[in-house]
Amino acid sequence: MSRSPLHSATIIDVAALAGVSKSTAARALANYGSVSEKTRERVERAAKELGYQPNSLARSMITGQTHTLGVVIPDISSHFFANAMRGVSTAAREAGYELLLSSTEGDLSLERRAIELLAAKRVDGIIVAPVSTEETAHLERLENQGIAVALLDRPAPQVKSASYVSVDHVAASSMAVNHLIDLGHRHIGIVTEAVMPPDWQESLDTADGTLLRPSAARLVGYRDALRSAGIRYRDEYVALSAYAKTSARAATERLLRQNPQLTAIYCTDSELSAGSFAALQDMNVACPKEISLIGFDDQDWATLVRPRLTVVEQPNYQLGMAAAEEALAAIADPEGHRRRRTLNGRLIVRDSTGRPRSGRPA
Amino acid sequence: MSRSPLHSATIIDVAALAGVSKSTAARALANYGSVSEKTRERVERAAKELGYQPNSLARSMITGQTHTLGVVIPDISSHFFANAMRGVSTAAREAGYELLLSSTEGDLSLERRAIELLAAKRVDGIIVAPVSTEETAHLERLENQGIAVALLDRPAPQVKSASYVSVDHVAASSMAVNHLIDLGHRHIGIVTEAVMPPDWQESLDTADGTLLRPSAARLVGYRDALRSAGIRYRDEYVALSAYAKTSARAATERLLRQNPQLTAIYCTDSELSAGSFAALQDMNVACPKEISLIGFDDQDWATLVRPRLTVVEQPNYQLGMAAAEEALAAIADPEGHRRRRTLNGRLIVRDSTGRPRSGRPA
DNA sequence: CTGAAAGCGCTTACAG
DNA sequence: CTGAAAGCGCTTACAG
Repeated sequence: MSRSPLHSATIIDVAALAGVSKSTAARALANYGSVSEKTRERVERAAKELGYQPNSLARSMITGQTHTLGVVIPDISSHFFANAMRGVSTAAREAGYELLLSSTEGDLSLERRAIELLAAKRVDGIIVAPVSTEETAHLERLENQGIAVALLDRPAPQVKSASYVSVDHVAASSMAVNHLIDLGHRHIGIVTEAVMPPDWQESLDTADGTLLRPSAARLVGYRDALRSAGIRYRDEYVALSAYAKTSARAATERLLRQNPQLTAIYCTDSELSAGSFAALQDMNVACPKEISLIGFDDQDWATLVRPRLTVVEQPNYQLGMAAAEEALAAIADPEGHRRRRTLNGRLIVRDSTGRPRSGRPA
Repeated sequence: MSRSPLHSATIIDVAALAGVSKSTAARALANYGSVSEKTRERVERAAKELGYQPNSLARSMITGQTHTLGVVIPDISSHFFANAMRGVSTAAREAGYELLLSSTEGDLSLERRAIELLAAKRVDGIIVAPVSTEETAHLERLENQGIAVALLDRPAPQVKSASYVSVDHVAASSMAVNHLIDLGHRHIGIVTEAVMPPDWQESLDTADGTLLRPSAARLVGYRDALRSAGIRYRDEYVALSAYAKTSARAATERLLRQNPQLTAIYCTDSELSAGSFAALQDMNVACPKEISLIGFDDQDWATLVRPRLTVVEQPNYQLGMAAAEEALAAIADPEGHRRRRTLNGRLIVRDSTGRPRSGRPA
């Protein structure tokens, strides 16, 4: 009770009160070395009386471990990352790790600063969904500092020692488009954030698609599916949109106006799906009668709207867990091989997709 | 280049390479005290060459500051907290603070453990949305440790020195119910997570409602509004629901079945709103014709569904920012008065509320 | 089982 | 402006 109000008790205070040396007090409190039962009890009583709270900074200084994982993501408020974070959080807690979180707003310089601060705080590992696939020097530097890196959702090929956890976006995307093709659709538009990677022609023929950023990989999956079905890929069916509902809405309206022959639309992202759905409503386009729609990510509203939305579901929570697991594995075994862990998306067919009408009124 | 791979360079290595004492190197690198321009340059060059990364643990040991805020919330994946976190994140970053995040799943013992670990990590302040209003001994203890506390969304009256940031739930709730009353509704049900606090009778007559947990405060606001309008409060119009869509759905169906005279329903939470909306759909109840519905929290889907949902909107992002600001203010001025900061909810009238029908078919 | 010494990587007075 | 010493609160060998 009534001790110095601001400066909390240290191990020395506890030792003094218990009448032992600080080494002994330390052993008793942190459970290492050997201490007699009596001494331990005495020390513990003293600690309780003083309201002793260990200082893990001091401990970390010596052990070189902070039991802390850094998490660097573009936007904590997004559905995907908020859910992934819960997975990260669960896995971390079970392993006895804390989380140091930075939300970077998709800003590369903020990401750099965040990484630097986390390194200064000596986190044991970092889970990052990098803003850029190429600009990753700040991440590569972590290797030399002995900080484990696990990439979440977005690849960074130059960070050699990092594990990478994501959905197989190419396959998930193809699955969605194949569903439309199976229904008989031949004119399928796509609303996406991505620009096609410059080397997409090759990408189509290799498995490298999995090393593209998700949005690009999804676009590749779209092309793959069309190609396999012998359907021509048309640039004019690709509507680029910024990552925002209003933008997706405008992009969708443009897409439909300029391509009256379209009978289906596939959205590569949850945010974009909401925008496209709103566009159909605004334009009074009957769904799925005139236009079939597939969204990405199974959100709350998918079953609340009419028609219920057919979506590609991603295992958000599991992705977060897996990323944390990989980071922890890399911490436990710094020399171990880093892994590429791919989870599967799942198509949930609801009411927003159906057979195409012969023709849609322009 | 080519240094010891795992052990990164310390200030001593830098000093040696630059040919100065470690005190001087430290001054040059951390920008305190005075160093000649020449020396500073030499030290900086050495630091760069060695890839020197400061160790902020060591610094924190001495300064007693970690420039870190702990954040303890029940569920990072919820719409409310995910958005609030973005506000916290922005405010913290602007002040040069990092965030140590714990998601506690609404489990009190996990919250206790999280608080203890944050204290051990010597965070400068903690933002917490406590699981319990009463069981807050672990939070009270933080005061003695000189850790600033800001409460987010949920009060904890016994934590005397803590600031508290939330929406005025009583007023927001009354506003929603008044809207229904103004439309002519007299039989208004409520779907809520809360049990009425034991002393609610008094609560109704005082401003203490603001010290209730949000769900209870919202229930009080509901009663207030009814009472002011001279409408009798009936226990059977209160449907208790667990915090889950399926539970809210079942609760809503029960409520409507057992009370055919109801013409309106008010939901006190975003999760519950989704469940209630789904229930109306399932039961084929025309909204707003047969039942008017008001939801809580303006989510994505509120404008995507039909009818568009009338809601009470909370400023989630701003609540997070305000909580961070309060924590930072308390750190800057430990003796300052703690504040109660109340933000306003806002009623957004859309299409799910209308005039009541004379009678609803049972 | 227990204690004294050294040290983690810095910052903080205090001399020169 | 610069350096040597002490110290933040612990843990880690090393003796006894």
